[in-house]
Amino acid sequence: MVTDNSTGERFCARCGFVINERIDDNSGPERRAFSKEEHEDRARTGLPSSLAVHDMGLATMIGHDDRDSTGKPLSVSMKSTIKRLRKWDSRSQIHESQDKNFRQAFSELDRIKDKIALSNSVVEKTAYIYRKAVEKNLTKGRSISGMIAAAIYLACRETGTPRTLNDVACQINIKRKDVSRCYRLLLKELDLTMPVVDPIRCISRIANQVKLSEKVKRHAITILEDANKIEITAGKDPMGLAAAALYLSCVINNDVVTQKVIAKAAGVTEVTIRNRNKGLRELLDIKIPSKPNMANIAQI
DNA sequence: TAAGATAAGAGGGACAT
DNA sequence: ATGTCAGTCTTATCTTA
Repeated sequence: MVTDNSTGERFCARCGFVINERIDDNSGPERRAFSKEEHEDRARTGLPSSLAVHDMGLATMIGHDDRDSTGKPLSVSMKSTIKRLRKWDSRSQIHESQDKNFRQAFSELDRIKDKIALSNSVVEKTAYIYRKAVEKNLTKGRSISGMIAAAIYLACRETGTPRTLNDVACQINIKRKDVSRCYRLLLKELDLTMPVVDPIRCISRIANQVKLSEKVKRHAITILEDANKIEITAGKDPMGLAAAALYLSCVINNDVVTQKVIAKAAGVTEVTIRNRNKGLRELLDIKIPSKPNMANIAQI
């Protein structure tokens, strides 16, 4: 059994069977303590600082009454020192609009992360990317939701978490093309290169959703591996490929699943499955038993 | 009812102007 | 910068088994 903190999935290391898609990341030290020993034991105190909090959880302001920590009035020289510090402290708030931006973006992020089961590492990565984007002034004139959506998608791609543009766009309630535009902008401006999504990773996600057998899943993976070898996968939607491979695998294994069901789980249309299906069959020269019969079942 | 076929349209990359 | 082209995917509709 392996836990993948980057995708938030727990699966069998040998066969890839996904047990549950969402796990809590408990790998960090405990934050609460119930006894004195525990209290002394715990490795950190307070909330962890996070990139996904607008001020990274480190809000400190200099107060306005001129007293020290014990409540005594400050000396005159200290008073003037504090006054100067206070001035700079407030000047640092010229980043207020940026701060507002982060606040809105990260509340959006927080709202979405549960909906599409994002792990903490994806959330942190998203926040990091978003901060970079703001730094580079990429958010000016663009919607915050669009940019945060793009950052989420980017973080998913980077961590190999199989989420589609549509997954993200739907939850944020924004058009797919807007997210994709922002996404490409981020790629370009932040000088990032993204490896193509491995369709094989998509298979477990779809198969899990449709509750397909391990045999079908493994067969679909071998189909995709073959397809990769003869290079017919370039430029195709990885989800579509994965869906088609799964469908093909179902047919071969006499598993009755409709294209519709798989298409829905994969987030592609039936037509796409059919097209990929056709390509896979032709180029891999896969023979389909025309009618399921006992001979076929016996063979398997 | 599921699967296949076909056509129109959208969005984006490559390339030329 | 703008237009065109080939290729992909989606939506919609019709036919076939």
